[in-house]
Amino acid sequence: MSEKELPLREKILDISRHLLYNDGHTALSMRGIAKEAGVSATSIYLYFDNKDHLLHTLIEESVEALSVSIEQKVDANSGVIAQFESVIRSYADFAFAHPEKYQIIYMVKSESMARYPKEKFRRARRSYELLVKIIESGVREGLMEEEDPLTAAYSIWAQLHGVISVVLNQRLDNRINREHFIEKSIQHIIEGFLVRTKVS
Amino acid sequence: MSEKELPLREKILDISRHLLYNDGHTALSMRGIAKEAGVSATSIYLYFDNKDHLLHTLIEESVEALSVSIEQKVDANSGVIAQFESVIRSYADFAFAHPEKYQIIYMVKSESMARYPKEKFRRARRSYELLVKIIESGVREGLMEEEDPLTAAYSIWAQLHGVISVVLNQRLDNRINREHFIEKSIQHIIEGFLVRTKVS
DNA sequence: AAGATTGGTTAACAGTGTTAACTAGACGAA
DNA sequence: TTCGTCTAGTTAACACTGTTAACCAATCTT
Repeated sequence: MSEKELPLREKILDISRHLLYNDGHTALSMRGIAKEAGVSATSIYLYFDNKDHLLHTLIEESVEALSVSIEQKVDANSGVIAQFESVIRSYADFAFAHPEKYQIIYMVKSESMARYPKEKFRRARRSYELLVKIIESGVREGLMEEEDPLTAAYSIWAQLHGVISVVLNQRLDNRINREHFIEKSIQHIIEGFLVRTKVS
Repeated sequence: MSEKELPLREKILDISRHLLYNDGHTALSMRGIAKEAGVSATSIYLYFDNKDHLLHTLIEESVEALSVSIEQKVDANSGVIAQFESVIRSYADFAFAHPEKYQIIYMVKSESMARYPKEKFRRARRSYELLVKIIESGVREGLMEEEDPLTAAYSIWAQLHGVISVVLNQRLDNRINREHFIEKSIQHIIEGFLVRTKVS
């Protein structure tokens, strides 16, 4: 067969990602994935220990993609504020460009995350460290005022995540313009962390 | 029996709320609820059409409690900024005081929410209208600068929700002090919306 | 050619939401 | 007082779920 027969493992991940995004995570069943892949349900267990393991693999994959995307876009040679803004916008851009990947990171809630091995979070942490370093530079240059850059980094991320998830989960009032909401929120988050200089 | 035999419907809601908070929402089963209530699983269907309906009832209940809590605490006679801060802090206070209720509002994700009748959101909207009016007052008094108070209200709420859900879902780095994180984030959200007056 | 490994299969178990059909008791009307 | 109806529950069954155990048919190694 000249068909693009990519290995079953990858095929399962692809299908799962799609089903997850289209039908939600309670609708995701091993049998459903298997049927879509044209294979028996138990075959999935040749590549994944269980459903959790499959989900965790998807999460890891998405975290990796998000991290790479951020790290690629930030230009270490540009100014601190530009870097700061770049990280934040890259994060949001990724979320809206790949909602199925972004959602996966948070879709699977605590029930399943409690079983998620903690050391796997290290990859995600690296992106924080980047943001922390930028904030530290900003503080040194007198552009920001933060006695605790790590807390600040997490606060930024939390606020940003709130904005993104509200949009992606379509919980926005329909009187509100989506793009306007996003832009305003991001601006507020960014400006709120810069030292306030009164410009008429 | 002199036992507090509250009506089965209420008993089911109580038990569901607890199971939901303790074991997560995939672990919530009709049979599990029934066993806890000492009743057969199908009895639940005498009071709720299906599992969705049960969940939606819990959501409605929580939204109502949250709204009442906010509206009670805000003092219409106090200054605009005090009212503004009061709404925000009431929201967060409720979330941390009744995490099982707050979580329910957002725990059930889009899969089930898509089936949630839209008119039921009206109650939730009322709290936004309150915040919108406060912002409008703030703008009139020159304390805030927002060309679109509705968008601003949703932005505030989204950022706040992000902060709260990060804490409640225990996604916070363990090097970070929880209370410090909450306080800093709330301060940032509040101050970010006030007109920037440079005070040395 | 023989043995082991790879990549799948089918059958089965226990648990899920939900429906249909039933039953025991309470209440009102004849 | 008995008949019928309503209420609040029951049991049995269906179609689905994740997962395990046992099996099989190629393919690779020696």
